[in-house]
Amino acid sequence: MKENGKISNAVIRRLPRYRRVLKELMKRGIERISSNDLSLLIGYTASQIRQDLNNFGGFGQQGYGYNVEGLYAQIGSILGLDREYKMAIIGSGNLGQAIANYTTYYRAGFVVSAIFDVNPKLIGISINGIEVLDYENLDTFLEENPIDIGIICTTKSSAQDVANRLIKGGVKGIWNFAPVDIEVNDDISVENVHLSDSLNTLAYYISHNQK
Amino acid sequence: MKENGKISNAVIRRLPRYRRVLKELMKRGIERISSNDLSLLIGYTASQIRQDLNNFGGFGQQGYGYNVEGLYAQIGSILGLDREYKMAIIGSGNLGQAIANYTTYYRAGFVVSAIFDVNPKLIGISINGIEVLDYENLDTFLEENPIDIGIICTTKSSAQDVANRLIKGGVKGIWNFAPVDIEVNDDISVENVHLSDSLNTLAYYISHNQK
DNA sequence: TAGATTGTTAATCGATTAACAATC
DNA sequence: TAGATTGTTAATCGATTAACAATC
Repeated sequence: MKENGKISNAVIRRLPRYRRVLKELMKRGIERISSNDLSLLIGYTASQIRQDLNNFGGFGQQGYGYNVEGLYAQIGSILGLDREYKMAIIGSGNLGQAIANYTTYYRAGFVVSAIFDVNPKLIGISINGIEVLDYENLDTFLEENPIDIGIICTTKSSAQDVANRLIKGGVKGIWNFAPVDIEVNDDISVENVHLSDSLNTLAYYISHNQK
Repeated sequence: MKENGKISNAVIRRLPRYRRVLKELMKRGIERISSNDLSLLIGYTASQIRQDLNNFGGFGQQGYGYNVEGLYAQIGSILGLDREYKMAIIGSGNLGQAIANYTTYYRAGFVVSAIFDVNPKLIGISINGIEVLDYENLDTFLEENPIDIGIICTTKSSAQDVANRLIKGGVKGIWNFAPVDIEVNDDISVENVHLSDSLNTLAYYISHNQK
């Protein structure tokens, strides 16, 4: 196990994928798996798998491999998934609505507590059982209802302002869907989902006939 | 300029970001920029910026820097954005609908030609002016209407089957929003948007108080 | 016990950064 | 021309892979 500080981002980003594959194995009733067999399923080398996992502790057993259910739980715990995250969505357009529906459906533990918008036509409507509130009231809402994650589904022009207000209101992480790179202090985590960047990358590989 | 083959994925993924920042500079009426000044804006080192760009050619000029508009155009061209991509969305749930609206709004050049679903309640409705078609008819549709990009917005259980049918129908790239890793041949490009993985990663950084 | 497979150290590979000569 | 800044080579850093002793 790696005793010193920081684990690289590359490792962290592989963890959810390990977890997904392990879940699949659980469904199939598989109890144990070796790094070699897991490598075949997931496409990382067996060496990398062992290296990755040993950043967090020795979860395997020589001669046996890894216990699927145990490892699944361990990775969940490493990712911080054994607690609840309260989330607020800012922007109730198509994307905001999709996420309001999506996350509650797919992800126990991530709870959408509120949705905000500036558009009077949207304020008051209900999405997935959650009423859309007036963005004007965000500050007071956050004071009374601590939120862990702010989800930015606004235009790029307002994204930074929204981020600032969310952070002032005590949000710890930002899931940003606006096509800008948001500036935050070191104590705030930002995860960007830049859909247009993703599509551009796909265009590159298509037009260069590569994978 | 790098004369031999393949450019690393890390470089490609930085290109859309360069392009976004350059667009911003254009809006502000800025004509030229040095790698040093760009570094300050974008957060990559000046060295990396020059290194990245020189994979594709010498776009700068000594003593001057880079011409903003020229470089913006060059990067667009490298990414393959000076042509049109016809896209079909499979799955007209919340996410499919959001993307149908989103992409046409944000991205000229990426045209949603069709949306498919299996749900009789959704077949026939119109999203952003595009009628939802019966998934049964996907094969014949693709024969008559060549599509470049298939967008998978289905559940994970059907994602691989959908991918196979899209590829059989001649699609060159897949934009996958289902939370599975799709298997394809080397001549097909896949770009995954794993929203739940992204949210899990954010949870990690929040619960470890890191950026 | 013998065989399997981990945990971990060492070797390799690739990506980022630094340095500087070339040149506008 | 002198100053600025690139393009590019060399140095460094980090991440991946290989190897193998430890051990279940």
